[in-house]
Amino acid sequence: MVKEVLMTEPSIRDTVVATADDLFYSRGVQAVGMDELRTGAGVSLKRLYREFPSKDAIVLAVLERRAHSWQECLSREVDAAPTPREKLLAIYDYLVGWTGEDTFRGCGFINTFGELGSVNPDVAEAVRAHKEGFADYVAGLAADVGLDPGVAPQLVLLAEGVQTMAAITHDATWAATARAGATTLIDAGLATASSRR
Amino acid sequence: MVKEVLMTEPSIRDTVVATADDLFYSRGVQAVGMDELRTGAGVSLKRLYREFPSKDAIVLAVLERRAHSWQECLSREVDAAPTPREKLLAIYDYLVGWTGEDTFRGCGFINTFGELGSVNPDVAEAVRAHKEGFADYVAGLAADVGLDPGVAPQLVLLAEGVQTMAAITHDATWAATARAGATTLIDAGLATASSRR
DNA sequence: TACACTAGAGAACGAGCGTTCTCCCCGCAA
DNA sequence: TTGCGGGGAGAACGCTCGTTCTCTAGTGTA
Repeated sequence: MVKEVLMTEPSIRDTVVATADDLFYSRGVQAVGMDELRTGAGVSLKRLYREFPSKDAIVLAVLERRAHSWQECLSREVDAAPTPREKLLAIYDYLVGWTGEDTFRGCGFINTFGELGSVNPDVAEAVRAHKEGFADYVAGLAADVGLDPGVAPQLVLLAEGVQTMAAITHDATWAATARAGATTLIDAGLATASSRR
Repeated sequence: MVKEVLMTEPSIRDTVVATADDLFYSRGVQAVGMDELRTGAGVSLKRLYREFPSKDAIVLAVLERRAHSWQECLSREVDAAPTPREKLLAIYDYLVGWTGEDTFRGCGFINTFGELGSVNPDVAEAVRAHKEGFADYVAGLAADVGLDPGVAPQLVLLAEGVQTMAAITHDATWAATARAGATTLIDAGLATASSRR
């Protein structure tokens, strides 16, 4: 019986967070009311407020979940690439796929930051942590290729720019543009790295 | 007397839009109420609603004003650069200055898009128009240098990435990173362009 | 002076939000 | 069968927002 509680309790949490993620991502946090979230998740309002103390807490849980799933999806694509150089480029292959999806509406972190970042410090911090995590991840991959450390943040900027421009212009070709730019930067970086050796 | 009306009337509009721009940019659109805007602009609510039919209309006016001022500030920096190549790099010099300002809180268009883009098609369109205008501007500058047309959108991505990352991480060095990346992309583009000639 | 008109200040209104409360039903023990 | 505890559904509450309305004071004119 205790075991059952332990098994169902997190599942409700997950349902709520997953539903909230979908709703918040597609329409924005403030455009989605608790009532709609309750209906979408099929949970009573009472239950909802027993799982989370407030809507803000749900927003943070959504960001945490999204950070995990983003990193997981990205790693899957990167890990599948054979060489360090291709692993680095796999980031942009992932972006090609993601920005091409019908449901793509930009980076959820950037959107939430624009909506709540200036008014909710916890949100701002969660977004910052995610973006710095991504930058560190790219830096690690870049180091594996033997790239000059200064190139990695440039690759990050290309990836971030894609998410913004693809969302705003509804144009899925930006990711391919980023991949081409990244290729140039990587090759140039490798050339200078080897010439310095 | 008629002349006086013609001179004061637009000034009230400008005051309202300028005030709204400041408030919306620093705290977000939905976090600023009409009452606060009214107080900030020193205008009666009645007058405010005679100038603008709704808050949405003010948001659009703010975006339009911001598009003009952005293009103006950017052009000033670009025009001051002596050579086409330096004009292109002046974009990033401008970003260095802007992202270093205390009041910098990211790109107002990206923020507003994240907040209202999915719920207000007019906002989404205004943001799209601005970003495509910027992309066209960069493409023009790149063409003046004799760059391959494929490089210009890569330069755009670097510029967009800067605005996102500088805002989120509160780190003003991203603009210099973008400038360095842009230099690499431009030089590589010029090399292939001349080798193809 | 008296009157018509305008404009400003802010009260008022209706809607919608996040959050809480109440009622009712169901399952279970005695 | 009867009392009881808990959970679900949604009504209710307090607040805030965008928008409108009302009241009042001031101004120009006959």
